[in-house]
Amino acid sequence: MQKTKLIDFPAIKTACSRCSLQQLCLPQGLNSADMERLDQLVKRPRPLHRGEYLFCQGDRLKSLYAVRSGSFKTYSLGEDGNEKILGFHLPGELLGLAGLGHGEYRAAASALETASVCAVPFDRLQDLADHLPSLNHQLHKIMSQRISRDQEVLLLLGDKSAQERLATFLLNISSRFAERGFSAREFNLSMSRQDIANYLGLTLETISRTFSHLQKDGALEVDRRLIRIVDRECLANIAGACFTDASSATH
Amino acid sequence: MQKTKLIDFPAIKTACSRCSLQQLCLPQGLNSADMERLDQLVKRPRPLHRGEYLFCQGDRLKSLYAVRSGSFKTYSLGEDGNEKILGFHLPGELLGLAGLGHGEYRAAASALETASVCAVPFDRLQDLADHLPSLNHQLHKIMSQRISRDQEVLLLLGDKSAQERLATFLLNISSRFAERGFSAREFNLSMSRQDIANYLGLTLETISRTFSHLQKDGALEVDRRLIRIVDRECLANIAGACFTDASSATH
DNA sequence: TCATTTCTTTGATACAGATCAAGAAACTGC
DNA sequence: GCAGTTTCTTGATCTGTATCAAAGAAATGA
Repeated sequence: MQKTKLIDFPAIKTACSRCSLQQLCLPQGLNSADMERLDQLVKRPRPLHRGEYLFCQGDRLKSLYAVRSGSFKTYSLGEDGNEKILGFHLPGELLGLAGLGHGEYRAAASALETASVCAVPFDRLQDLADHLPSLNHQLHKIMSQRISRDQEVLLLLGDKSAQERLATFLLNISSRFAERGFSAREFNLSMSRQDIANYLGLTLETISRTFSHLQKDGALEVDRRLIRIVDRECLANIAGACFTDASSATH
Repeated sequence: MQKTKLIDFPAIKTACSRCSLQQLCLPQGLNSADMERLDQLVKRPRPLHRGEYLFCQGDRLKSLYAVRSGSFKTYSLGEDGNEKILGFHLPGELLGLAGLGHGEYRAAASALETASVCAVPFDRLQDLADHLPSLNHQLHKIMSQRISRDQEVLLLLGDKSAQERLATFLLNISSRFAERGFSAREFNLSMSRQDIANYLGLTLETISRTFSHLQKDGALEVDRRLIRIVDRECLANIAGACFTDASSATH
């Protein structure tokens, strides 16, 4: 029985030890002196365990974070105490962007499993970006990608059925795994049914039922949090027009 | 009978003739030479009429736009042809941000009524921002505010009832009017019931019913698209914890 | 090891909002 | 002004998901 947690994959360390640098620099290709300067900014705080906070809603903005291993959820909590999950963050992805304009974090981030991050002090990043246009453009790019990704979620929550939402969610997660060099076909979800339900605007019972249903239809094999995508075609049809990227990396 | 369209308010021209400059520079206070350079970038295309496109999904990114008068909706369309409205844009607000990271517009923008914009050529803005840290920081700020605003909408669509959604929507619109110097208490909606429904993930019938209901409860007076907020307190209670800004500007 | 807690599945029932339908009111162009 | 179209309101019915309930499976901790 496969009990592998994300963090146990050996490829993680290779893929993500310099993940914040990759995120910020890869496309523009800073020269090595500039890379060096950026590298010096990056801190590696101790790993966090499941449920621990990376930051809380309203904390003063200190750093942007890039996930090195494990995964996080970000959520905002209304004063009635209940949380609304805004997103899940896999290795290589950035946390804290929404705070840039406000000087404080707009949501809380907590680890879904044992997880580690790179921290990039915000003010020093900003200073550096002022002198490195390519870094700066990359920042713009990342932020606007975030905007359009959030807008895709709006699309999702707009008027889609439970099946469409879950199928879209799974394909999304799958392709994010694939981007980082993991299997797009089989993976462990690090979040609970409750978390998925919250994120998709449904209840955990509906998520559970929908998993069962997708399994009965032969699109998935579900063993608790281990998901195997059996019929990607079928899943994509159910998801609707949202996802068409083949992500044929099914190693 | 009040038939005034937004564009007829005399205050609009005063408030918005330099709106893109206000948006980009006000908080940081560029010096007048820098303001001058930015001002030279700004173009004023001819006004658009209801239903005309400012840009389409997939168009190459040329400019960022700031709404001068009138209003716009941005929407993305699935290949099944049906559109999903991502947002409404009132005078002073920016359009096209989500395209920054992609080189093309991520959604279409069309005028809800006769409307005009300022256009800021994107590449030249980027050049200028490279040399003006304060402008650059302002761009960062605007983008991250957009991210957190989109996330608020996620919150809204997550698990709120029709009443909560509509009340939140109206308070949101109201406070955006107030920011621009218009009445927060009484205003004309420039979008149809169908557009509101689409945006809020409901049907137009539900929107219509909910308007009637809010009116019966004494929170609103509704005369087709003219809305008067009678009991802001009540509306805020219905909206839930989402909106607490008093916006006491009820002139 | 067992007891406790957390997570997940499945079933029965209720309800908010969707859908179908029809008519009223306002706007359009001639 | 008048026909035609679009937008809005209201009613009747249907349905997908929430809610309530219970029990099984896995993780946790002593």
